[in-house]
Amino acid sequence: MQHTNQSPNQKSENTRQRLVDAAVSVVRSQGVQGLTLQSVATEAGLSKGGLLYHFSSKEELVTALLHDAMERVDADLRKLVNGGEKGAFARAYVEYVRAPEAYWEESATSLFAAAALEPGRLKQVQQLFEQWQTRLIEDDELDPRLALLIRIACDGLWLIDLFGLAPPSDEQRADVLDFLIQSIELSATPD
Amino acid sequence: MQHTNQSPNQKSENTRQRLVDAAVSVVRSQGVQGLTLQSVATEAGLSKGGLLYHFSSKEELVTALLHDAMERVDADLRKLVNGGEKGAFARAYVEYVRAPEAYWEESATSLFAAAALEPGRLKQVQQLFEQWQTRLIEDDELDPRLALLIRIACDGLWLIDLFGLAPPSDEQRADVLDFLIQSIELSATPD
DNA sequence: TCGAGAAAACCGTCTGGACGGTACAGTGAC
DNA sequence: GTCACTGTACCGTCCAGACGGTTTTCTCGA
Repeated sequence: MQHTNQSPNQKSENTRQRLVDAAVSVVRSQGVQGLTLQSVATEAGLSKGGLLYHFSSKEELVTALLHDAMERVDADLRKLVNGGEKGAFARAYVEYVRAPEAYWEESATSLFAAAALEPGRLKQVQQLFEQWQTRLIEDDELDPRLALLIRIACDGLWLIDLFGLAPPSDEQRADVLDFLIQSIELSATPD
Repeated sequence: MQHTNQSPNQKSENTRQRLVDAAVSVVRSQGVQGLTLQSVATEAGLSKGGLLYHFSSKEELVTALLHDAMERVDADLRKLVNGGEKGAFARAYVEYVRAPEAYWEESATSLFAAAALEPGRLKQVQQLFEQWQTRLIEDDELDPRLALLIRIACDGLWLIDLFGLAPPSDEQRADVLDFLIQSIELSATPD
């Protein structure tokens, strides 16, 4: 029964993750202003010194926050892609924003926090969005206008959720997403 | 040529506006973190004391920021509505996000700043968005799914711009907006 | 298998600086 | 004399980060 560790730090990784989760939680409950080293440490059940042992600065913490979040989203999106059919990625993109809760609240929150703390930090995220857009428009062989529409509509939806800008009801949300899925089917099916 | 003042304070109003503009400018260049009383005052060419003469607290400033911005957007939207035909408001909503610059960068920035500083402050804005959504869906007599799609797509577009999340090219933007306009025409015309 | 030492993980405190806000005396224009 | 400021001095608070110290865990040789 050999454990799969040659990596030195098992506990360390757990704690790091706990800290990142705590940071997200803090932003959600107290806003970006409330994101202090102390509040994050307390939320994670650590002292401030303990936090700084893992992240040697606040910037490092926020960077990790963003990186973790976006990696998770990218991975989740990949999981949702079924095979290589036409419109597979577009369908995944739509399905990802279907559930009104849980989906990527965390990532949205992280992105928001990072953007608020320093506007220049979003470059990696921008690249990710560019990749997604390219894949939607070029790889999926959909009508490019439809592909872009899907992208901005889905992004609109989760951003609306993030800010709470009068998010549509569950029913409305389901309707409009079904509508998008139907449009993909129509566009992807060779008449 | 009578000037339209019976109000006591002409200069005062100008300066208030200058301060609000300065605040937006600061957020854009330095992020929400950079939004301090001192930086806003300096940007506006005032002393900190001068700022506090007009806005007795930072909270008041941010509230004014948000209020001004959203009022301007609402007014601009009204201007864009042509008559009372079917889909008139939807068309206005689309046209409002057409120009890649200038449109409501300011408002988006203000909204962003307000959201970052204190998440609870967006209630008035939420009401405004609810009104718009209601008007889009109920008053315009469009297919409600289309109306909601237009809403989330347009909101998605300016939010993407705000965060710089790989905004589409001018051409792509024009294409997709034209597409939306066409869809409105189709839905609004009693075939 | 035991124990000693090293490294990792973490605590609590301190400091220097920035920020919001107050108070107030002064200035110039109208 | 009032309005619209300037400028300075100051207070209390908060925060990022540094630092010294402590506990826990791992390592490795005898």
